[in-house]
Amino acid sequence: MIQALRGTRDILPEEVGYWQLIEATVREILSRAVYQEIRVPIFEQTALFERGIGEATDVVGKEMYTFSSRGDKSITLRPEGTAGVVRAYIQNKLHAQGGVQRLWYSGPMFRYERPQAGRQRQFHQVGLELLGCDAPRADVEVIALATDILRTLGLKNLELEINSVGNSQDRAQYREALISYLEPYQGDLDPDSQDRLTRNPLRILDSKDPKTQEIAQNAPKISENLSTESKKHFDLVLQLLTDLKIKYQINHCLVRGLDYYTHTAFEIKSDDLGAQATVCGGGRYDGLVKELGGPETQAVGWAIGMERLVLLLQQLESNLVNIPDMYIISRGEAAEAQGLILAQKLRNLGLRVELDLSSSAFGKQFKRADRSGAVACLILGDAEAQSNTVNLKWLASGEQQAITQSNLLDMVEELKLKIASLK
RNA sequence: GCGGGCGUAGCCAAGUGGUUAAGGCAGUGGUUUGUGGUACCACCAUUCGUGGGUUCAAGUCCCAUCGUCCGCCCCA
Repeated sequence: MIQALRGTRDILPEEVGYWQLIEATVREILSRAVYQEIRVPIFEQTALFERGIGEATDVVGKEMYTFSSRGDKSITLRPEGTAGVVRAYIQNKLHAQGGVQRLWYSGPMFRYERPQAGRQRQFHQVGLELLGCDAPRADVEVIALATDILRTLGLKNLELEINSVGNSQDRAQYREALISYLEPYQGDLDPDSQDRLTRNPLRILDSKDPKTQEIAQNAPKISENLSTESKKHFDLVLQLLTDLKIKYQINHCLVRGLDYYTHTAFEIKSDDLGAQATVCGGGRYDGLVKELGGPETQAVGWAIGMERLVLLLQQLESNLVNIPDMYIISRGEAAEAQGLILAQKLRNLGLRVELDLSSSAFGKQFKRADRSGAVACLILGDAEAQSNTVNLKWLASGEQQAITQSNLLDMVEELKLKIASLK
């Protein structure tokens, strides 16, 4: 048997309701903030990600699905959404429309990693980018929308962690300071961190190795090494979060894995996800648009991991499967035809209607009507077919009445109310 | 890429070298050929992820492989 590739999976009907709930919530909340959806390709030239995300990052260094297409172009399945959106922003000259662009996207992303709970090779993100604004209010708008979405979905026990990594000069200076602090301890660091000492020293800070953590504890903190301008930005972001009553935790060690972040970096985490605790991650990326060949443009954004959100939602909500309002059972040639017609008419009037296609004994069909979860049931046999009537039965009470088919259609609004009250 | 656990039906499982692979849920048929939710009965794995090997004998032991889960790493 041919099975799905490692790290990919099918989203089956019993799960898909959670996805639809998330998608509808995201769409609603973001459209209220006047964000526009953008759809970009899921593969791009490899160079886009190498330049955008950074050659030294793990994502680019070892996790990309890269292949060459017919001809010689190197192509990569997108490992994240921002680079592609920024490419589209530049290529389509969205910046020329002036002002701010508020965009959102969703879709599959690909990273070649060892799968575990909450981590796949093909996974899905919904993300948002606010381009063309450097105000701290933009950072906070974006964070507030993320927390709105998660709160509206009913999630609790989430923690917002935030940090500032400063502008590029701040980072360069801090990098030097960090290296000179860490160098004397080089031999005591875990092997991965030793490796990163020159390549990507900021990442050493959130190592989980106990000894490295101990050393990192007393390392200079980036938030204490910011320029006055960067510090002002960060302080204002924190102030505005407080004004909006959004709780946060400053995490001095929070350094995100993609190179393009500047100033604000944040993650929203949950304790209920095991090792892959981050549901939403994002931050400001003031240099990326220019780096990719566009005009100097400041921007902020985030991405939410759909699979992780679904995992959290499944712990809360149950039974999001599609259940019919009404189940139609019929037997006999004429009755079966009428049942089909009635099903279509009722559906067009807004009811969820499941039609039993079996032609089996009424007893069997009733049994299935029960199992379907429907509130009401329509019965059509030879007698009804002849008189153009139908028996309407309420499955919980057993109460049943004969009415003409045209009367049934006339009273649909009344039926909807009764069905809603019995659900 | 590294370390560890697991893999028996659609789902949950018993089984720890001796030959008819328990049980439950779900499903299908019947008791009940126009009235269900209960009850009872029957059916539902030539086979234990896959491929090799050891043995008189393998779901059970060994090797490989695939998948999955938990960590590391990384991130959504």
